[in-house]
This record gives sequence, C-alpha cells and structure tokens, in this order.
Amino acid sequence: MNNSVTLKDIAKALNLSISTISKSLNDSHEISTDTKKLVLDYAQKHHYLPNRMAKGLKEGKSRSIGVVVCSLENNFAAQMLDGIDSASTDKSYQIIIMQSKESQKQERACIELLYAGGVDGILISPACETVDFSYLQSLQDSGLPVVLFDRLSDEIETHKVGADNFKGAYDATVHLIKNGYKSIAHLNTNTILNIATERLNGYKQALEEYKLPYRADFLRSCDYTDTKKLNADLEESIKYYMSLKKRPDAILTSTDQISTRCLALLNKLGYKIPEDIALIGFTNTDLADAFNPPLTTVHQPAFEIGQLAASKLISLIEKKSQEPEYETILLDTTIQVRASTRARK
Amino acid sequence: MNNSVTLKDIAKALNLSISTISKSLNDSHEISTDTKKLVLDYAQKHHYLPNRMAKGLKEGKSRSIGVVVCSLENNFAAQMLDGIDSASTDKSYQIIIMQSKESQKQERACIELLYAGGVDGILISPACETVDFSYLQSLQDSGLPVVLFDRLSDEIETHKVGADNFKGAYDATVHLIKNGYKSIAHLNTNTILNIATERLNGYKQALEEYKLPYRADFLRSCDYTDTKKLNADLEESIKYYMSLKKRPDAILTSTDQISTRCLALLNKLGYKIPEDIALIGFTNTDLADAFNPPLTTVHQPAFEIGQLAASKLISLIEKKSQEPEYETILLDTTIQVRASTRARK
DNA sequence: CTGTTAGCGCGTTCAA
DNA sequence: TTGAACGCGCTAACAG
Repeated sequence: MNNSVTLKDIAKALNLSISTISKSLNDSHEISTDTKKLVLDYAQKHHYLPNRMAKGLKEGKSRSIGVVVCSLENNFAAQMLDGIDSASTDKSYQIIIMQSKESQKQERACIELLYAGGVDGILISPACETVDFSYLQSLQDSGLPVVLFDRLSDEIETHKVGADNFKGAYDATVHLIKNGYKSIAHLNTNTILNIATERLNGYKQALEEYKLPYRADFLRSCDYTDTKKLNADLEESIKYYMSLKKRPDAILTSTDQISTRCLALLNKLGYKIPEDIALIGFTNTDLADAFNPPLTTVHQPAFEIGQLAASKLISLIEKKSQEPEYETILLDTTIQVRASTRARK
Repeated sequence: MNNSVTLKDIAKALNLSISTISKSLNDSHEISTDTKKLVLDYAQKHHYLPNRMAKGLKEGKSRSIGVVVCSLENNFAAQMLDGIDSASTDKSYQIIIMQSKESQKQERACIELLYAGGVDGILISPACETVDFSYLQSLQDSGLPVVLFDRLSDEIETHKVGADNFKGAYDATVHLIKNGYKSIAHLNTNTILNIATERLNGYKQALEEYKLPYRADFLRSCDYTDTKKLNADLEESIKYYMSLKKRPDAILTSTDQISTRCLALLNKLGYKIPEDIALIGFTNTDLADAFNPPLTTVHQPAFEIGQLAASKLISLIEKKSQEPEYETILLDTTIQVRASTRARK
C-alpha cells in the first residue's frame, strides 16, 4: 500500500484525538464547526484519502462488487461491463472484473477469489460450459447477493437481467419471412445455455405462425468454446446447407461470433448476400455497416442490461433485511435492417 | 463483506490459538506436522479463505493493481486488458479497471480512487485529453509504481510499453507505395498524443525515402473525443480529398475507429476500394476480413503490450529497493494484407 | 463537544 | 511447539 496520510497523522499534527478527526471528516454533528473546518482544511491540503481496506475491514463491507464474464475481449461483454461500471460508479461501488474464458473451472476460481476478496456481491454471466450452480447457490445462501445477467439459468433463484431472446429470434425470423424468404436456416451454439434454446424457440414460433415447416436439417449447432473449432464447424455447416437439394434462402445466426464469421465465410466461399442467401444475426458490433454487405442485426441492449443488473445487485446489497422477491427482467431487442436481408424479388 | 470462516473460528473449533492457526496455514516451521495437518484439513473442509482486506491492511499491500484505460468498449483496450489480466493473474494480483472516457478530469478521479483503494501500483494508458502528468508524477515520487502503456508520454519518467507506431506507419506507407500508390493521404487524430505524431512521422519518413512529396493538404486531423464529431469530421475530410484536383489514390488511417468508420463512409459515398481509393488502417479488429472489401490493417500486439506492461509494473512493485533503470519498450506491428490495398494496375 | 477504548481479521514479535 | 499481545487504519459505543 501507499504511504498516504492517515487519521493518526492528522491527529498528531493537529493535537487532537483520532476519533475527533474521524468524526469531523464524516461530518458528525457532535463536532464544533471550528474544529471541523480545521480538520477538513488540513485533510484537503495533505490529500487525505480514507484507506479503503481499513474501512472495509471495519465495516464488514468493501463497497466493491465482483463481475464474472466470459472474456474482456468479447465486444458484447465489454458493452455490458460499461453499463455495470456506469451504475456502480454512480453508487460509488468499485468493480472487480474476472474472466471465465468459458471454463467452468476457471469461473469457480474467479468466484472464490472474489469471495475471498471481500466483495459485497457478485454479478455473473455464466460460462457456456457451466452446468453446476451449487457453489454460487451456497454463497447466496450464506448471504452474498448474486445477480445473473445476459446468460440466465433456471438452476439458481435470484434476480436475473437479460435480453428477450425469444422475441429477438421471433422478430428476426418474421423480418425474413416478410421480406420474401421462405426457407430459413438457423445456426446456433452447441451450448446448454438458455439463450440458445430461447432463440431456437422464437425461430420455431415464427415459422409456425407463418405456416412454414420446421426442418431439422436447417438447424445446425456449432462448437462455441474454441474459435478455430467454431470456424471449422461454421464452414462445414454452410457447405452442408448449400449442398442440400432444397437449400435455405436465408440464415438466422444466434451469436456475435457466429454472425460475423458466417458473413465472412459466405463471402470467402463466393456466395452473394442476399441474392444467394440472406443473413440476419444477433450481434452488437458497431461495424455492421462496414461489412460486405452491411449486415442486418438483432441488437441487444447490452449497456442497459449491465446497468440494470448492477442496480439490482446494489439494491440487494443495501437492504439485505427484507426477503427479496426475485425477478427476471428481459429487455427488448431491436432489428437493425441493412442490406443483407434486402427484400427478395 | 461475507460471513466466511476466519482464523478465530478455526481456533475456537480446534481449541487452539489464533496465531497457531495462522502459522499452520502459512506453513511455518515452528508448528508440528500433526497440528498443521489438523488445521489444514479443517480449513479445507470449511473453505477457509484469508480475508484480503485484513491481510492487505496488515501487510501494507493489497496485491492489487489499478488499470486506467479510455474505455472498456474500445476493442483495442479490451485486448490489452486481457493481456494485463493474464500477467496479473499469473502472479496472483487482482486488477481493478477504471475508465477515463478520454476525460482528464475523470482520469484524475480514477487515479485517486485507485490510490485510496490501496492498489500496489498503477497501469495507465492516458486519456487523449491529458496534458498534465504532475499528479501521477507526485504519486510515483511518493513511492507508488506507475507504468504507462500504449499511449506513452514524455511528461513522466517510468517504464513505458507500447507499439512501434513510427515503424507501423512507415511500413504501411511503404506497402502502399510498393503496390503502386503514389498520392497517399493520412487521416489522423487531433490529439497531442505521441502515438499520433509518431505515426505521422513514420508516414513522412516513407514518403521521403521514396521521393514522394509531402503534401500538407493530404493530412487531416479529426476530433477524437466524440463519436458523432469524429464521423462528421471524417466525412468532411473524405469529401475534401475527393474534391481535390490532384486527389489521393490511397489513405492511411491512424486509429481503430478512424479506420473502420472511414471504410464505412467510403462505401456510403459510393467509392470503390481500392479502385477509386485504397485504404490501410491501424486497427486490431478481427472482423477486417468481413469488411467490404477486406481491410488491410496495421496490427498492434495489444495482448503482449498489456502483458509486458503488467509484468514490468509487478517487478517494480516487488523490488522497490533498487533505483530502477526505466525503459521504454516498443513492440513490433505487422501489416496484414487484404483486398483494400490490392496492387494498382 | 472531545477523548478513550474496543474490535474488524490478520501476521508477527516475544514469552511460556 | 504453542499462545498472548500488539498494531495495521478505521468507526462506534461510551465516558468525560
């Protein structure tokens, strides 16, 4: 730690007791205006800053919250982190960010570190590998507030904040249908994440409502844990689609990476978008309009998800007394129409 | 804080003294193997984790380092953060990330918060607004290690780790020249950041070596603090270039945002790349091959910059004794050739 | 109004 | 080999 000035130093310098200094700095009513001013001036002048660790130790809380995401490099995660940071800073909480790198084991390590670090609560978007929430559950049972965001799971009961993935996929599929596409494929992840099944269900629901058949061979899952594997899976899937007798005329992709890689691969394989095949994808990249062609996207309110999740966690932290009514909040997605889904003639 | 098991709890449960427990857990030689085993087993079973704040308070250090970047959402920053996280985790340091949002005022607030939080050192990539390094300097003088990364400044003397921007711009310009481009414009930021001038100098150097004239009207600076302003400036610059009697046949762009936005704008304005105008840009996006056309980029070793900067800081933290020889390390950039700079016929 | 005291969880003397 | 006592910087209960 740094050798900053402490209460003791000020006390000595001003010939007052430590507690008088403490009270002055905390603007206690039981201190005279004169001494207060004296202390405050001295503190200001010597750049006094309360030691966070001492305060935390004393008060039994650290005013810090732990955040676990799959990866910092993930643009979507970064947008949510920005929202989390915004809400936390507003309420003067510090955030400690950890990466699970989609590994359940590493995620567990992150949580332990955060717990040991004395965080007042945990915000987590689980690794796609994660199936076991018992550790998190036990922490919660022992009094540590936990809030899930983005990737929600039924395995743990708490506040959850995410996007309305069902509706997003539904809207995307309807958008394609209304633009004249009738054979719509769906590229998803191979994970057991809820967001994957919800998106699949939204897609199915739209097909059903518009009396289009659901074809099992139009649904492909790609390995999400490894980028190389994902690319390989994607390329194989695209080739497979295009080799079908009745091949799809559009694809709905379900994650950031799948959407952008799919577009790049279609280009690489020489297919014209949307003439040969249209594409709409879940992604929050702000580069969609630089793509070839500009990509129609399903945009998720990432910043807001982070912000809301952090607010929920903080309110949980600050009024632990009441038994909370846990709620699941789904924020609306929006379709951003661009050239990759131009109306079919 | 969380109600985890403490040394006291273990002591009570095992009918031993607190210090015996502490020593056992720290594998002190003055404790019998039997008691050690007893304590260790109990600790394991009850998930004992030392309280970070208590330990930090006691030892006068927190094993945490503060990191200040412009924004989490910035993909390039995220890649560096990933590297920082990697190196820090290896040496079991925790990182606390703060965003300056390119504001000097907010940056100052971040640093104060980190300092008060008891970080053992600070890693910072200054906001593009920042001109005054005196506060940082004073912290360093008072014993807090500071390391600069990516955006280096001469205003403070310490370890600095960044990319070789001069060489990157030089290589990029030479690449254009060798592919037949002779009228090369340069779009840069309006900041006083060193990286901006270094890139400009690399560009100039290449022109000079290849006996191409440097034309002042080919150099344009864009406002970097605000996205909307940046877009407007960029569009105006492009239109300006294209209105010139002798218009450029290629552009070298100098930051992530400028590169990608410039490409999108050229497309929007209906120019063919590289037929009407070629484009090469500094950016680390992994989506360059999905662009229209795939963008030739100057790639910076972001992860490695972060990793190295963190290592340097940690070594500074751990052997404060010696007066360190501060060094500036510049890592090599690489040109990733794609269609946007196809050889001119 | 101000000062004394105790204790948050931990590591580290020094005694036993 | 074990334990008692102290202090890191801070707040709060209680005296004066």
